[in-house]
Amino acid sequence: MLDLKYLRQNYQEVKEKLQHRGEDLTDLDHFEEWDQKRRQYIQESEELKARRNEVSKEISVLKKEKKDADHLIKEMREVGDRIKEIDEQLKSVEEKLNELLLSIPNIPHESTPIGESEDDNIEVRKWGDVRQFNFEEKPHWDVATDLGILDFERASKVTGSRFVFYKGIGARLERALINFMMDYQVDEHGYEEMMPPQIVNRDSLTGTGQLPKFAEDVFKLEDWDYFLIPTAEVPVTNYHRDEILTADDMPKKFAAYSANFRSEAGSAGRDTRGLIRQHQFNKIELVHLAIPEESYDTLEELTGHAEKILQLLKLPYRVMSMCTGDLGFTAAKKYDIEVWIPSNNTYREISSCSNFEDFQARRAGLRFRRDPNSKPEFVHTLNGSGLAVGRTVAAILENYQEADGSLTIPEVLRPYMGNRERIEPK
RNA sequence: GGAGAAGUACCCAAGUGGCUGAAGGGGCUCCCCUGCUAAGGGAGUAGGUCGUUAUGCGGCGCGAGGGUUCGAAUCCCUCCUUCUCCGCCA
Repeated sequence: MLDLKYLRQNYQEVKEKLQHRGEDLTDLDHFEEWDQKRRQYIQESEELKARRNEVSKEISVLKKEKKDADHLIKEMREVGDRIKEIDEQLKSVEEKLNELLLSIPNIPHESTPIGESEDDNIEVRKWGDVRQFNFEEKPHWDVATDLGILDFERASKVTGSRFVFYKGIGARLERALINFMMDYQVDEHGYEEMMPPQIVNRDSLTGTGQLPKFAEDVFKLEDWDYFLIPTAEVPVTNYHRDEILTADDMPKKFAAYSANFRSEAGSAGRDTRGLIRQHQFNKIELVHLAIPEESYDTLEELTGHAEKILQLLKLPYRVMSMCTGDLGFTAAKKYDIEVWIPSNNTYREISSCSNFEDFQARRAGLRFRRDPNSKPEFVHTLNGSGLAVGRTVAAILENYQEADGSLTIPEVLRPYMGNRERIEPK
């Protein structure tokens, strides 16, 4: 959410900057009208309320002195009716204004490249050497099925498409990755570990920006105003919602494991096979609450923390800076980390690291005080995957497959896998 | 799920319609006393937000949202949270 006053004072400039995002901004045309009406109603209503407060005191005095106050009471009855009328109009215009503010995307940071689509994203760096196979490499779902460690067919029976069973050593691999990633972020990068609720309410999803605009992307519980989390970003960022932190509390760094649930509305037919696009997947999420002037340094640090996991797993990747047209609703700047997937002959997103500046903080009421006497300011929020576990499994299956159908286990995972070095086909 | 109780400022807490636009404590800040410490004495201690071309004025605020009333922390309704007992349950 943008600041009302900022938007009022920089209306044209904001409008221009948002145009680079390629979003429909026709609602924005109402802003000036509604903003003005709102302030007009507030003024009228408050004048009458001030008058009512004053006269109510007079009435109280008169009554004590046993004097007649009927004419004042009658007048105040009319004033009260008028206040009610104005407040109703005020409420209606505030609702519209609020809805508008909630639907305006964040302003891209000046370092975000301007562009229309993913083709305009810019490669920032590349790490690792892509393996040259001396046999025909298989897609990860074939590797996994031949190893007997993933079962997509039965998951379809039990639930439906885009779900999977991890079996035996496959389940162990997934769990090893979760533990390895979490241990590393906590022990080496100083994150505080969190296990959040995986169901959240409407306010939380509004706080991080999934609602109201992207309701179709999340699963909602029937008969409840509760939703399955699409990412741990939602509960963890909302952890301090409507709080004022002290400077001593800052910055905050949380690492959270959770399952993630996404409806994948609108992506029918894409990545229908394998682990890349599931309705449910595991992820370690890194969340920062940063002091505003530090947040862009934090974004680099956070991205580095995610990259480190891929380096330790020896999986080749590249880092892309998302252009204005591919930025997402809430981010001011975003890096995607993409891992090499041999069967696709390309890099695929495995982590997304964003700085939202104060966009989420304003929605969620996340503030801090620099010192005990200063005014509260909005924090900057950031998050990034460290990493998406299912896609990491896919990358390992493809990059570590051997000609005989076996799989080499990345060295750093072996302590988590009973010191196994490989998985043999059934 | 059933029955009951409670939510007041940093904390505890008084308060059933109008000098409470929130008593009193504790804590915290400052001052006095004091060789130091302790004890004692005094003063201060809503914050936030919104409106207003404003070193000021005003609106809102007692869990949240409605309602009654000239006037609500106080009366009514709905909801949320916490606690106790019972039931059920991993």
